[in-house]
Amino acid sequence: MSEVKRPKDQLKAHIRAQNQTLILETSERVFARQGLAKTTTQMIADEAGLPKANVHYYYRSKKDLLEAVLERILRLWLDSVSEFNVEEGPRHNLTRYISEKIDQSRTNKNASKIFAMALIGEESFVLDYLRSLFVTELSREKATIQIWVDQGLMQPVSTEHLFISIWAMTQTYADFDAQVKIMLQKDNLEEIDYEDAKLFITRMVLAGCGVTE
Amino acid sequence: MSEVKRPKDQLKAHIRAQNQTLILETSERVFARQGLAKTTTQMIADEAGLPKANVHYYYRSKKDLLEAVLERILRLWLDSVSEFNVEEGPRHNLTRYISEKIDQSRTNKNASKIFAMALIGEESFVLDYLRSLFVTELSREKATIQIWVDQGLMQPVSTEHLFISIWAMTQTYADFDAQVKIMLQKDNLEEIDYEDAKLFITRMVLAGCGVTE
DNA sequence: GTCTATACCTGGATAGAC
DNA sequence: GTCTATCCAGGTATAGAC
Repeated sequence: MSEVKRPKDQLKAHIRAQNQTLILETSERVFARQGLAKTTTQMIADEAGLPKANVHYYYRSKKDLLEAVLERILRLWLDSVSEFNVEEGPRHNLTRYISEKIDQSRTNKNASKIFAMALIGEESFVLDYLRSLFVTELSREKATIQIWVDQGLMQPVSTEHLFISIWAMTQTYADFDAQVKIMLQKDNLEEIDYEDAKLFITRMVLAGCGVTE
Repeated sequence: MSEVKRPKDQLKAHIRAQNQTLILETSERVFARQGLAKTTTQMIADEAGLPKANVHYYYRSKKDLLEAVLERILRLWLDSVSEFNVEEGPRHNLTRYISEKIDQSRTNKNASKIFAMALIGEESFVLDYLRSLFVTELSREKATIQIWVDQGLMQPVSTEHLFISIWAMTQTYADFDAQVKIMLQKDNLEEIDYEDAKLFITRMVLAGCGVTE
């Protein structure tokens, strides 16, 4: 009722925020490790050092919790990749975009896997999110690429298939890292492997798009 | 005990083979649709028109059943893609390889999804299979590509990253078809979409590898 | 080889004391 | 806000009649 928060309310709000963050971060790890369906609220509670009922206090159902985790991931996802900057031209932009996507795969492997699992399982929450996102985002990228094509800086390409390919190639190093490790015959992926991936993918994309500048 | 099968044994063997096939084909659909963990033996039994106990009679546990499904998929997987033919050169071989992989994604979408789900979940069965496969397969492809490089038909590339990229790009049209549909703003992927994908991916790969012939 | 009935267990979710 | 105890649904797997 009161407009001004009293100390007690602030304390409560603090505890709430702290616990929610703990639960979300723990969930992200467990979901990524165990898979969405195999994960139990008990596992999350144990790993967070909380009783199970406590988890259900903050997130009524497992579905609610998963959606909160997904929302957190998707927001972070967007913030960590730069938008295209027309003036800098295709070479610079595409190179940076690929580099940032690979870095994202590396530093947020769990997030990437959860996203992939939700997508393959066609979780409506994620599909709705993508639908609302793509209409705005993609049309802008499309316009930018058209400008570069008109300027003769690159050849005309299908923006849709270009992005589908870039996402597929960069995310595979996070989502299917088990396969990548087997291919490279390594127990763990290192800095050099990610750099090799960047170089290879960038080379293919730039050559495939006929980027001149 | 007897070396020669009697009619009754043959009949039994027939029934067994027929039921196993029915169960495996049904499982493939259900696993792909519901996800590995969410799928219950009850669902499979219902969709196959069999009592649940019957499913457990042929496949003692759900794990056994999943492994049988995976084995079936992986065998089919290998058979449907041609090996490289040195004499025909890189352009022809890579173009065909990509085309066949896309066709595979299209005609065996369920198989591809199950494989992807097992891989992302790091199912040891699949990892072991890949490990034993890659050592033999990849080294041969690597040798072939080296020959083409020596002949000046293409530039030197990392065979590992090349295959990782091709697999990622082609499989994404099966595994993450929900995302692709949103991107292309279509309710269903058609012939033309797969052909566009083939053209785009082939163009990138050939250009990226500097294929001349 | 088939199928009903059931044992046994695990998981999600909540009531209610603190 | 915390946590113990518990309910109940649904899952795997099998025993045993046919």
